Amino acid sequence: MPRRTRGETARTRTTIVDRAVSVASTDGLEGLTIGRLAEQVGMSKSGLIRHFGTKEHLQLAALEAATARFTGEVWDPVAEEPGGLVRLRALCASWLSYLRRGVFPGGCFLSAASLEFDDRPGPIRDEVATTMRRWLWLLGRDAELARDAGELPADTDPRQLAFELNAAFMGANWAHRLLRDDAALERAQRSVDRLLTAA
Amino acid sequence: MPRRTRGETARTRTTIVDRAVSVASTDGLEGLTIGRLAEQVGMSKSGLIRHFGTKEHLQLAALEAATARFTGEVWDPVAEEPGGLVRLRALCASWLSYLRRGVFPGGCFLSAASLEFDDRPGPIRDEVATTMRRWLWLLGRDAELARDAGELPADTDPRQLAFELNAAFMGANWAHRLLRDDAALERAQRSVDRLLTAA
DNA sequence: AGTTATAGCGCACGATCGTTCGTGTTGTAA
DNA sequence: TTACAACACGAACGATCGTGCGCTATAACT
Repeated sequence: MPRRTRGETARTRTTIVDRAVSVASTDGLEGLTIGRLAEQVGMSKSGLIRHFGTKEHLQLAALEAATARFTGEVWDPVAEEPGGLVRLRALCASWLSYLRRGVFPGGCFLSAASLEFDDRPGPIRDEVATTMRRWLWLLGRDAELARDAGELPADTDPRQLAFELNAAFMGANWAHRLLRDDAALERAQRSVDRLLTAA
Repeated sequence: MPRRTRGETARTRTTIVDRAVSVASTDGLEGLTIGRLAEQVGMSKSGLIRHFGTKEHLQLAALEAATARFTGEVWDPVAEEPGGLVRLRALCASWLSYLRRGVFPGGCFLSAASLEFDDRPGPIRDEVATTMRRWLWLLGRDAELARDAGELPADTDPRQLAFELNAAFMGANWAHRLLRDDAALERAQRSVDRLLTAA
Protein backbone atom coordinates (compact mmCIF):
# COMPACT_ATOMS: atom_id res chain seq x y z
CA MET A 1 0.00 0.00 0.00
CA PRO A 2 1.36 3.40 -1.01
CA ARG A 3 2.61 5.80 1.59
CA ARG A 4 2.12 9.51 1.23
CA THR A 5 4.98 11.97 1.28
CA ARG A 6 5.68 13.80 4.46
CA GLY A 7 3.70 16.95 5.02
CA GLU A 8 0.61 15.65 3.32
CA THR A 9 -1.19 15.68 6.62
CA ALA A 10 -2.99 18.80 5.54
CA ARG A 11 -4.24 17.19 2.37
CA THR A 12 -5.61 14.14 4.16
CA ARG A 13 -7.11 16.38 6.78
CA THR A 14 -8.85 18.42 4.13
CA THR A 15 -10.25 15.29 2.53
CA ILE A 16 -11.62 14.15 5.85
CA VAL A 17 -13.07 17.51 6.79
CA ASP A 18 -14.72 17.99 3.40
CA ARG A 19 -16.45 14.68 3.74
CA ALA A 20 -17.39 15.46 7.32
CA VAL A 21 -19.05 18.67 6.19
CA SER A 22 -21.15 16.83 3.65
CA VAL A 23 -22.24 14.20 6.12
CA ALA A 24 -22.94 16.69 8.88
CA SER A 25 -25.02 18.88 6.62
CA THR A 26 -27.54 16.10 6.19
CA ASP A 27 -27.16 14.01 9.34
CA GLY A 28 -26.21 16.79 11.72
CA LEU A 29 -22.95 17.40 13.52
CA GLU A 30 -23.96 14.92 16.18
CA GLY A 31 -24.85 12.37 13.54
CA LEU A 32 -21.23 12.41 12.46
CA THR A 33 -19.59 9.09 13.23
CA ILE A 34 -15.91 8.34 13.12
CA GLY A 35 -16.48 4.82 11.87
CA ARG A 36 -18.77 5.74 8.99
CA LEU A 37 -16.62 8.71 8.07
CA ALA A 38 -13.48 6.56 8.03
CA GLU A 39 -15.22 4.10 5.77
CA GLN A 40 -16.24 6.82 3.33
CA VAL A 41 -12.75 8.27 2.99
CA GLY A 42 -11.11 4.84 2.97
CA MET A 43 -9.24 5.05 6.23
CA SER A 44 -9.17 3.32 9.56
CA LYS A 45 -10.92 4.89 12.51
CA SER A 46 -7.69 5.32 14.43
CA GLY A 47 -5.86 6.79 11.47
CA LEU A 48 -8.64 9.29 10.96
CA ILE A 49 -9.19 10.49 14.49
CA ARG A 50 -5.44 10.88 14.90
CA HIS A 51 -5.74 14.14 12.95
CA PHE A 52 -8.14 15.65 15.45
CA GLY A 53 -7.61 13.84 18.71
CA THR A 54 -11.23 14.00 19.66
CA LYS A 55 -14.60 13.83 18.02
CA GLU A 56 -15.46 17.28 19.28
CA HIS A 57 -12.37 18.67 17.57
CA LEU A 58 -13.45 16.96 14.40
CA GLN A 59 -16.86 18.57 14.70
CA LEU A 60 -15.25 21.94 15.27
CA ALA A 61 -13.04 21.44 12.22
CA ALA A 62 -16.10 20.61 10.13
CA LEU A 63 -17.91 23.64 11.48
CA GLU A 64 -15.00 25.93 10.67
CA ALA A 65 -14.73 24.51 7.18
CA ALA A 66 -18.45 25.00 6.63
CA THR A 67 -18.20 28.58 7.86
CA ALA A 68 -15.32 29.23 5.50
CA ARG A 69 -17.29 27.78 2.62
CA PHE A 70 -20.30 29.89 3.54
CA THR A 71 -18.16 33.00 3.58
CA GLY A 72 -16.55 32.10 0.29
CA GLU A 73 -19.82 31.36 -1.43
CA VAL A 74 -21.98 34.14 0.00
CA TRP A 75 -19.90 37.03 1.23
CA ASP A 76 -16.77 37.04 -0.91
CA PRO A 77 -18.61 37.53 -4.22
CA VAL A 78 -20.22 40.73 -2.94
CA ALA A 79 -17.55 42.06 -0.61
CA GLU A 80 -16.31 44.56 -3.16
CA GLU A 81 -19.72 46.06 -3.83
CA PRO A 82 -20.23 49.58 -2.51
CA GLY A 83 -21.46 49.45 1.09
CA GLY A 84 -25.10 50.24 1.66
CA LEU A 85 -28.22 49.23 -0.21
CA VAL A 86 -26.36 47.98 -3.27
CA ARG A 87 -24.27 45.52 -1.32
CA LEU A 88 -27.16 44.57 0.91
CA ARG A 89 -29.25 43.66 -2.12
CA ALA A 90 -26.34 41.75 -3.60
CA LEU A 91 -25.76 39.95 -0.33
CA CYS A 92 -29.35 38.80 -0.13
CA ALA A 93 -29.28 37.63 -3.74
CA SER A 94 -26.03 35.86 -3.01
CA TRP A 95 -27.54 34.05 -0.07
CA LEU A 96 -30.53 32.88 -2.06
CA SER A 97 -28.24 31.75 -4.83
CA TYR A 98 -26.17 29.85 -2.29
CA LEU A 99 -29.27 27.97 -1.26
CA ARG A 100 -30.41 27.41 -4.84
CA ARG A 101 -27.01 26.12 -5.90
CA GLY A 102 -27.16 23.58 -3.10
CA VAL A 103 -23.72 24.38 -1.74
CA PHE A 104 -24.34 21.93 1.08
CA PRO A 105 -26.29 18.77 0.31
CA GLY A 106 -28.37 19.23 3.44
CA GLY A 107 -29.31 22.88 3.03
CA CYS A 108 -27.87 25.69 5.08
CA PHE A 109 -25.29 24.15 7.36
CA LEU A 110 -25.35 26.93 9.90
CA SER A 111 -29.12 26.97 10.26
CA ALA A 112 -29.10 23.28 10.99
CA ALA A 113 -26.19 23.52 13.40
CA SER A 114 -27.88 26.44 15.15
CA LEU A 115 -30.98 24.51 16.05
CA GLU A 116 -29.07 21.35 16.78
CA PHE A 117 -26.78 22.90 19.36
CA ASP A 118 -28.82 25.77 20.75
CA ASP A 119 -29.43 23.75 23.90
CA ARG A 120 -26.05 22.06 24.23
CA PRO A 121 -23.52 24.35 25.88
CA GLY A 122 -19.94 23.99 24.75
CA PRO A 123 -17.44 25.20 22.19
CA ILE A 124 -19.56 24.16 19.22
CA ARG A 125 -22.53 26.19 20.35
CA ASP A 126 -20.23 29.13 21.08
CA GLU A 127 -18.67 28.93 17.65
CA VAL A 128 -22.02 28.79 15.89
CA ALA A 129 -23.35 31.71 17.90
CA THR A 130 -20.28 33.81 17.17
CA THR A 131 -20.52 33.11 13.46
CA MET A 132 -24.19 33.99 13.34
CA ARG A 133 -23.72 37.18 15.32
CA ARG A 134 -21.15 38.21 12.75
CA TRP A 135 -23.59 37.39 9.98
CA LEU A 136 -26.34 39.49 11.55
CA TRP A 137 -23.80 42.24 12.04
CA LEU A 138 -22.94 42.18 8.35
CA LEU A 139 -26.57 42.58 7.43
CA GLY A 140 -27.12 45.29 10.02
CA ARG A 141 -24.08 47.30 9.01
CA ASP A 142 -25.12 47.66 5.38
CA ALA A 143 -28.65 48.37 6.50
CA GLU A 144 -27.33 51.21 8.62
CA LEU A 145 -25.18 52.52 5.80
CA ALA A 146 -28.15 52.42 3.48
CA ARG A 147 -30.34 54.28 5.92
CA ASP A 148 -27.71 56.95 6.57
CA ALA A 149 -27.30 57.39 2.82
CA GLY A 150 -31.00 57.95 2.43
CA GLU A 151 -31.47 54.72 0.48
CA LEU A 152 -33.84 53.46 3.15
CA PRO A 153 -36.38 55.34 5.26
CA ALA A 154 -34.84 57.43 8.01
CA ASP A 155 -36.73 55.56 10.72
CA THR A 156 -35.31 52.20 9.65
CA ASP A 157 -33.97 50.12 12.50
CA PRO A 158 -30.92 48.31 11.08
CA ARG A 159 -31.03 45.48 13.60
CA GLN A 160 -34.72 44.96 13.02
CA LEU A 161 -34.12 44.85 9.29
CA ALA A 162 -31.28 42.39 9.74
CA PHE A 163 -33.57 40.22 11.83
CA GLU A 164 -36.25 40.22 9.19
CA LEU A 165 -33.89 39.49 6.33
CA ASN A 166 -32.37 36.63 8.25
CA ALA A 167 -35.83 35.35 9.12
CA ALA A 168 -36.71 35.29 5.44
CA PHE A 169 -33.61 33.20 4.80
CA MET A 170 -34.43 30.76 7.56
CA GLY A 171 -38.00 30.46 6.35
CA ALA A 172 -36.78 29.81 2.83
CA ASN A 173 -34.31 27.19 3.94
CA TRP A 174 -36.94 25.54 6.08
CA ALA A 175 -39.59 25.36 3.37
CA HIS A 176 -37.07 24.34 0.77
CA ARG A 177 -35.69 21.48 2.81
CA LEU A 178 -38.72 20.14 4.61
CA LEU A 179 -41.45 20.78 2.07
CA ARG A 180 -39.17 20.56 -0.98
CA ASP A 181 -40.83 23.77 -2.04
CA ASP A 182 -38.83 25.47 -4.77
CA ALA A 183 -41.20 28.42 -4.69
CA ALA A 184 -39.84 29.22 -1.25
CA LEU A 185 -36.81 30.87 -2.80
CA GLU A 186 -38.99 33.16 -4.89
CA ARG A 187 -41.10 33.96 -1.88
CA ALA A 188 -38.01 34.89 0.09
CA GLN A 189 -36.82 37.04 -2.80
CA ARG A 190 -40.15 38.84 -2.84
CA SER A 191 -39.93 39.31 0.89
CA VAL A 192 -36.43 40.76 0.56
CA ASP A 193 -37.51 43.07 -2.24
CA ARG A 194 -40.29 44.48 -0.14
CA LEU A 195 -38.02 44.93 2.86
CA LEU A 196 -35.40 46.77 0.82
CA THR A 197 -37.69 49.07 -1.10
CA ALA A 198 -37.78 52.59 0.21
CA ALA A 199 -41.27 53.79 1.00
CA MET B 1 -42.58 -2.79 44.64
CA PRO B 2 -46.15 -1.67 43.98
CA ARG B 3 -47.98 -2.93 40.93
CA ARG B 4 -50.38 -0.73 39.08
CA THR B 5 -53.97 -1.71 38.51
CA ARG B 6 -54.91 -3.13 35.19
CA GLY B 7 -55.60 -0.63 32.47
CA GLU B 8 -53.08 1.87 33.69
CA THR B 9 -51.03 1.29 30.59
CA ALA B 10 -52.25 4.58 29.19
CA ARG B 11 -51.08 6.44 32.27
CA THR B 12 -47.61 4.96 32.16
CA ARG B 13 -47.46 5.60 28.46
CA THR B 14 -48.37 9.22 28.99
CA THR B 15 -45.67 9.59 31.61
CA ILE B 16 -43.11 8.17 29.23
CA VAL B 17 -44.20 10.24 26.28
CA ASP B 18 -44.29 13.46 28.28
CA ARG B 19 -40.75 12.89 29.40
CA ALA B 20 -39.72 11.94 25.88
CA VAL B 21 -41.09 15.22 24.56
CA SER B 22 -39.06 17.19 27.06
CA VAL B 23 -35.86 15.34 26.27
CA ALA B 24 -36.40 15.48 22.51
CA SER B 25 -37.09 19.20 22.56
CA THR B 26 -33.57 19.86 23.79
CA ASP B 27 -31.59 16.87 22.54
CA GLY B 28 -33.53 16.22 19.36
CA LEU B 29 -35.70 13.27 18.43
CA GLU B 30 -32.62 11.32 17.42
CA GLY B 31 -30.94 12.20 20.71
CA LEU B 32 -33.69 10.31 22.48
CA THR B 33 -32.32 7.19 24.11
CA ILE B 34 -34.34 4.38 25.57
CA GLY B 35 -31.84 3.79 28.35
CA ARG B 36 -31.67 7.37 29.56
CA LEU B 37 -35.41 7.81 29.19
CA ALA B 38 -36.07 4.67 31.22
CA GLU B 39 -33.76 5.95 33.92
CA GLN B 40 -35.58 9.28 34.08
CA VAL B 41 -39.02 7.75 34.47
CA GLY B 42 -37.79 5.00 36.79
CA MET B 43 -38.37 2.02 34.57
CA SER B 44 -36.37 -0.68 32.89
CA LYS B 45 -35.52 -0.36 29.24
CA SER B 46 -37.53 -3.42 28.33
CA GLY B 47 -40.54 -2.34 30.35
CA LEU B 48 -40.48 1.01 28.64
CA ILE B 49 -40.05 0.01 25.03
CA ARG B 50 -42.76 -2.59 25.46
CA HIS B 51 -45.30 0.22 25.15
CA PHE B 52 -44.06 1.21 21.71
CA GLY B 53 -42.33 -1.81 20.25
CA THR B 54 -39.74 0.23 18.47
CA LYS B 55 -37.76 3.37 18.99
CA GLU B 56 -39.23 4.90 15.88
CA HIS B 57 -42.71 4.37 17.24
CA LEU B 58 -41.61 6.04 20.44
CA GLN B 59 -40.32 8.98 18.42
CA LEU B 60 -43.60 9.15 16.52
CA ALA B 61 -45.53 9.08 19.79
CA ALA B 62 -43.42 11.93 21.12
CA LEU B 63 -43.93 13.87 17.92
CA GLU B 64 -47.68 13.39 18.05
CA ALA B 65 -47.78 14.46 21.68
CA ALA B 66 -45.75 17.55 20.87
CA THR B 67 -48.06 18.39 17.99
CA ALA B 68 -51.07 18.01 20.25
CA ARG B 69 -49.47 20.27 22.83
CA PHE B 70 -48.66 22.82 20.16
CA THR B 71 -52.24 22.79 18.96
CA GLY B 72 -53.56 23.07 22.49
CA GLU B 73 -51.27 25.94 23.41
CA VAL B 74 -51.36 27.93 20.19
CA TRP B 75 -54.45 27.19 18.16
CA ASP B 76 -57.13 26.21 20.66
CA PRO B 77 -57.08 29.55 22.53
CA VAL B 78 -57.84 31.45 19.33
CA ALA B 79 -59.97 28.94 17.44
CA GLU B 80 -63.19 30.69 18.41
CA GLU B 81 -62.09 34.10 17.25
CA PRO B 82 -63.80 35.38 14.11
CA GLY B 83 -61.97 34.17 11.03
CA GLY B 84 -59.90 36.74 9.19
CA LEU B 85 -57.58 39.46 10.40
CA VAL B 86 -58.76 39.26 14.00
CA ARG B 87 -57.99 35.60 14.34
CA LEU B 88 -54.80 35.90 12.35
CA ARG B 89 -53.52 38.58 14.73
CA ALA B 90 -54.57 36.51 17.71
CA LEU B 91 -52.88 33.45 16.26
CA CYS B 92 -49.60 35.27 15.82
CA ALA B 93 -49.77 36.66 19.32
CA SER B 94 -50.58 33.19 20.58
CA TRP B 95 -47.53 31.76 18.85
CA LEU B 96 -45.23 34.37 20.31
CA SER B 97 -46.72 33.79 23.72
CA TYR B 98 -46.17 30.08 23.29
CA LEU B 99 -42.51 30.76 22.70
CA ARG B 100 -42.27 33.24 25.56
CA ARG B 101 -43.95 30.87 27.99
CA GLY B 102 -41.38 28.24 27.14
CA VAL B 103 -43.92 25.50 26.50
CA PHE B 104 -41.07 23.22 25.45
CA PRO B 105 -37.78 23.50 27.31
CA GLY B 106 -35.86 23.44 24.03
CA GLY B 107 -37.87 26.02 22.11
CA CYS B 108 -40.24 25.21 19.29
CA PHE B 109 -40.34 21.45 19.00
CA LEU B 110 -41.55 21.41 15.43
CA SER B 111 -38.94 23.83 14.15
CA ALA B 112 -36.21 21.68 15.62
CA ALA B 113 -37.73 18.45 14.33
CA SER B 114 -38.15 20.02 10.89
CA LEU B 115 -34.49 20.77 10.44
CA GLU B 116 -33.42 17.55 12.10
CA PHE B 117 -35.38 15.29 9.78
CA ASP B 118 -35.61 17.27 6.57
CA ASP B 119 -33.00 15.00 5.03
CA ARG B 120 -34.04 11.70 6.57
CA PRO B 121 -36.90 10.11 4.67
CA GLY B 122 -39.36 8.11 6.68
CA PRO B 123 -42.56 8.37 8.69
CA ILE B 124 -41.17 10.98 11.07
CA ARG B 125 -40.26 13.35 8.28
CA ASP B 126 -43.66 12.76 6.69
CA GLU B 127 -45.47 13.48 9.92
CA VAL B 128 -43.55 16.70 10.52
CA ALA B 129 -44.13 17.87 6.96
CA THR B 130 -47.85 17.15 7.18
CA THR B 131 -48.16 19.03 10.46
CA MET B 132 -46.31 22.04 9.10
CA ARG B 133 -48.32 22.12 5.91
CA ARG B 134 -51.43 22.25 8.03
CA TRP B 135 -49.92 25.07 10.06
CA LEU B 136 -49.13 27.07 6.95
CA TRP B 137 -52.60 26.36 5.69
CA LEU B 138 -54.09 27.77 8.89
CA LEU B 139 -52.15 30.98 8.44
CA GLY B 140 -52.97 31.20 4.74
CA ARG B 141 -56.67 30.61 5.23
CA ASP B 142 -57.17 33.49 7.64
CA ALA B 143 -54.97 35.63 5.42
CA GLU B 144 -57.27 34.89 2.53
CA LEU B 145 -60.36 35.57 4.62
CA ALA B 146 -58.87 38.87 5.73
CA ARG B 147 -58.04 39.90 2.20
CA ASP B 148 -61.48 38.98 0.91
CA ALA B 149 -63.03 40.97 3.73
CA GLY B 150 -61.02 44.03 2.78
CA GLU B 151 -58.97 43.88 5.98
CA LEU B 152 -55.81 43.46 3.96
CA PRO B 153 -54.83 44.92 0.59
CA ALA B 154 -56.61 43.33 -2.35
CA ASP B 155 -53.34 42.27 -3.94
CA THR B 156 -52.29 40.29 -0.88
CA ASP B 157 -51.01 36.81 -1.65
CA PRO B 158 -52.22 34.64 1.25
CA ARG B 159 -49.54 32.02 0.78
CA GLN B 160 -46.81 34.62 0.58
CA LEU B 161 -48.10 36.21 3.76
CA ALA B 162 -48.23 32.84 5.49
CA PHE B 163 -44.65 32.24 4.43
CA GLU B 164 -43.50 35.56 5.84
CA LEU B 165 -45.34 35.18 9.12
CA ASN B 166 -43.91 31.72 9.57
CA ALA B 167 -40.45 33.01 8.69
CA ALA B 168 -40.78 35.63 11.41
CA PHE B 169 -41.61 32.87 13.88
CA MET B 170 -38.67 30.76 12.82
CA GLY B 171 -36.35 33.73 13.03
CA ALA B 172 -37.63 34.54 16.49
CA ASN B 173 -37.22 31.00 17.71
CA TRP B 174 -33.73 30.84 16.23
CA ALA B 175 -32.52 34.09 17.80
CA HIS B 176 -34.21 33.30 21.08
CA ARG B 177 -32.64 29.88 21.38
CA LEU B 178 -29.19 30.34 19.92
CA LEU B 179 -28.44 33.92 20.88
CA ARG B 180 -30.62 33.94 24.01
CA ASP B 181 -32.00 37.19 22.66
CA ASP B 182 -35.22 38.11 24.40
CA ALA B 183 -35.63 41.08 22.08
CA ALA B 184 -36.21 38.61 19.26
CA LEU B 185 -39.80 38.16 20.37
CA GLU B 186 -40.44 41.88 20.21
CA ARG B 187 -38.79 42.06 16.82
CA ALA B 188 -40.99 39.29 15.54
CA GLN B 189 -44.03 41.07 16.96
CA ARG B 190 -43.02 44.24 15.14
CA SER B 191 -42.55 42.24 11.99
CA VAL B 192 -45.99 40.70 12.33
CA ASP B 193 -47.57 44.08 13.01
CA ARG B 194 -46.10 45.49 9.85
CA LEU B 195 -47.18 42.50 7.80
CA LEU B 196 -50.75 42.67 9.09
CA THR B 197 -51.28 46.39 8.77
CA ALA B 198 -53.32 47.37 5.76
CA ALA B 199 -51.60 49.93 3.58
C1' DA C 1 23.91 5.46 6.20
C1' DG C 2 21.66 5.91 10.27
C1' DT C 3 18.28 8.39 13.08
C1' DT C 4 13.95 10.39 13.89
C1' DA C 5 9.43 12.15 13.22
C1' DT C 6 5.24 11.30 10.70
C1' DA C 7 1.12 8.97 9.09
C1' DG C 8 -1.45 5.29 9.12
C1' DC C 9 -3.23 0.57 10.51
C1' DG C 10 -4.90 -3.33 13.51
C1' DC C 11 -6.68 -4.46 17.58
C1' DA C 12 -8.86 -4.04 21.73
C1' DC C 13 -11.18 -1.60 25.55
C1' DG C 14 -15.38 -0.21 28.06
C1' DA C 15 -19.70 1.91 27.26
C1' DT C 16 -24.01 2.30 25.31
C1' DC C 17 -27.13 1.54 21.61
C1' DG C 18 -31.94 -0.92 20.26
C1' DT C 19 -34.06 -5.17 20.74
C1' DT C 20 -35.52 -9.92 22.28
C1' DC C 21 -36.58 -13.50 25.53
C1' DG C 22 -37.91 -15.68 29.61
C1' DT C 23 -39.81 -14.93 34.24
C1' DG C 24 -42.61 -13.29 37.79
C1' DT C 25 -46.19 -10.62 39.82
C1' DT C 26 -50.47 -8.60 39.75
C1' DG C 27 -55.44 -7.66 38.84
C1' DT C 28 -59.50 -9.44 36.53
C1' DA C 29 -62.62 -12.87 34.85
C1' DA C 30 -64.42 -17.56 34.81
C1' DT D 1 -60.24 -21.01 43.39
C1' DT D 2 -58.42 -21.34 39.18
C1' DA D 3 -57.09 -19.64 34.68
C1' DC D 4 -55.70 -15.79 32.09
C1' DA D 5 -54.05 -11.50 30.41
C1' DA D 6 -51.50 -7.32 31.45
C1' DC D 7 -47.44 -5.22 32.92
C1' DA D 8 -42.87 -4.83 34.26
C1' DC D 9 -38.26 -6.70 35.20
C1' DG D 10 -33.43 -8.70 34.56
C1' DA D 11 -30.29 -10.56 31.58
C1' DA D 12 -28.35 -10.95 27.45
C1' DC D 13 -27.79 -10.30 22.42
C1' DG D 14 -24.94 -8.30 18.46
C1' DA D 15 -23.74 -3.86 16.83
C1' DT D 16 -21.61 0.35 17.10
C1' DC D 17 -19.91 4.19 19.62
C1' DG D 18 -15.33 7.06 20.89
C1' DT D 19 -10.79 6.32 22.31
C1' DG D 20 -6.10 4.44 23.38
C1' DC D 21 -1.97 1.47 22.57
C1' DG D 22 1.59 -0.60 19.89
C1' DC D 23 3.57 -1.52 15.54
C1' DT D 24 5.17 -0.63 10.72
C1' DA D 25 6.52 1.79 6.79
C1' DT D 26 7.95 5.81 4.90
C1' DA D 27 10.20 10.45 4.22
C1' DA D 28 13.20 13.91 5.87
C1' DC D 29 17.25 15.27 8.35
C1' DT D 30 21.97 14.60 10.22
